[in-house]
Amino acid sequence: MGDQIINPSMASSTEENYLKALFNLSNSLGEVNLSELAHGLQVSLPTANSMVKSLQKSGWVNYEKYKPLILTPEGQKEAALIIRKHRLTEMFLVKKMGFGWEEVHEIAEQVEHIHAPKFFQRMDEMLGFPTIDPHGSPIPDNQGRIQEFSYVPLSSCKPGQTVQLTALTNSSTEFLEFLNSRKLALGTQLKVLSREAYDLSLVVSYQNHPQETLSEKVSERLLVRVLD
Amino acid sequence: MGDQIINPSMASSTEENYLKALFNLSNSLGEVNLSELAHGLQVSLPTANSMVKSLQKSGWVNYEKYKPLILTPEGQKEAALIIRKHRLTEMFLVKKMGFGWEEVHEIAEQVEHIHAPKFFQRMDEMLGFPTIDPHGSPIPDNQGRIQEFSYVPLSSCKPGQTVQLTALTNSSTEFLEFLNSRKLALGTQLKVLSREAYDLSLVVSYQNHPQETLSEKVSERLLVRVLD
DNA sequence: CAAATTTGTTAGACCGATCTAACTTATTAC
DNA sequence: GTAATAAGTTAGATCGGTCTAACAAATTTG
Ligand SMILES: [Mn+2]
Ligand SMILES: [Mn+2]
Ligand SMILES: [Mn+2]
Ligand SMILES: [Mn+2]
Repeated sequence: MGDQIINPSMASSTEENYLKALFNLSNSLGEVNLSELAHGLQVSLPTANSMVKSLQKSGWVNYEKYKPLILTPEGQKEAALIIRKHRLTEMFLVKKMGFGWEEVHEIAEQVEHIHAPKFFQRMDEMLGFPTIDPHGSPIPDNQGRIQEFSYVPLSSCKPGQTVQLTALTNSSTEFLEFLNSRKLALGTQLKVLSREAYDLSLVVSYQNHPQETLSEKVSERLLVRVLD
Repeated sequence: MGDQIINPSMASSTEENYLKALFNLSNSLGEVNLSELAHGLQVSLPTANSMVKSLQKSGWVNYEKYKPLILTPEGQKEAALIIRKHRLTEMFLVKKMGFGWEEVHEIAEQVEHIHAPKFFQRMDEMLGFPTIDPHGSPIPDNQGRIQEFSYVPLSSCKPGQTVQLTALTNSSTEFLEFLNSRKLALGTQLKVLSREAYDLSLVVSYQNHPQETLSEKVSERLLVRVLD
């Protein structure tokens, strides 16, 4: 009853999730191991194996037995366009619908699979063509091109440095709620006061927080721009 | 990788589309024939038959061999809640995102399957808790209750009557584009000037249109409130 | 009412996405 | 460099959703 037209060359939601996972898990060489993929998607190895073979048939992945997986350029573009929909959605939910940055990932995980170019185009327009999402990740353009930023993890900063929080390497609800509880948001300026040699925790100061200790687990997930 | 949690008692998108179709196709007794269902969903009879058996197992449908299909109260509520999401989405797309009423059905057909109560709750709030969608159909409340209106088809009106267009029985893009071309919108007041006995077409006047002929096919799809 | 037609059912197949069990290849450790 | 371990593959099954072919029941028509 008036459902969407399914183009055979179109990826299913499942395939789209595999492409996204491959994209996000790719190392600097663009390679991913099957077991990382299976782990990332919470499926068994044989499941990932058979899916990868079918993604190869569709031309999204280069697959050779026992070799690491590599997205083809088409696969990369496809993945980037899904990530674009995901991040535009997150931005829309935060900026236009009043959601907190910790609430939007799960919703976007579903909305990203909607096939309606005008819908996302309209979001993009309403948002003024944003280039980053609410967690500081870049939004690919409509050709699937991604602007790369060179941020460094806070964990690599030295005492005395002043930095600005610009992005996160993890956007789980739990982590975001932790940041909320410490009043840490994108844009916050922090000064690194000291590093504890034993557990690599950092003592920082910012705004009304003259002294706050951040574990290594936290500081390695905070990406910053060094200000001086 | 952060995908939605799937509750076993939850209907799949396919099942949701069957429930909606059953709801919309139900006659005054709440009955639907299998062939109507299959036709409405554009699937074969055996496909509809097997799906209906599985909907029965889930407790959404009462099914007996060779008897008409009847949604259970639970099935009705489930269907109404999906229709609620569909219509809220259409309203949101029109009122908050600037889409035309002829563009929104296909998008809503996908968005209705998203499992994110807060998302639709937020739409509802932003829209001020609307009770009708952009095509004049009632939006079920969050308990799945539907407010019934007693509109009559324009085709049943008599020359001399003045009426107001309040809803449509068909919301296909083509029909809505036809209405756009004649500048007919919800709320438009029309006066019935005459009826052609041969083909039952109606001559009406409204706004800057002193004389417009509407075929029976059109006039039976226009629901109106009689003003005098 | 019997024949013709429509409607509904069953059987058996296929495909996508998933699993477990069993096996093979590759990598790591000693 | 072999043995142990990890990673990847194959085989075979299940389940949801779909189909066609063949058949059966119900309804309509003459
Ligand atoms: Mn996200
Ligand atoms: Mn997803
Ligand atoms: Mn609609
Ligand atoms: Mn739908």
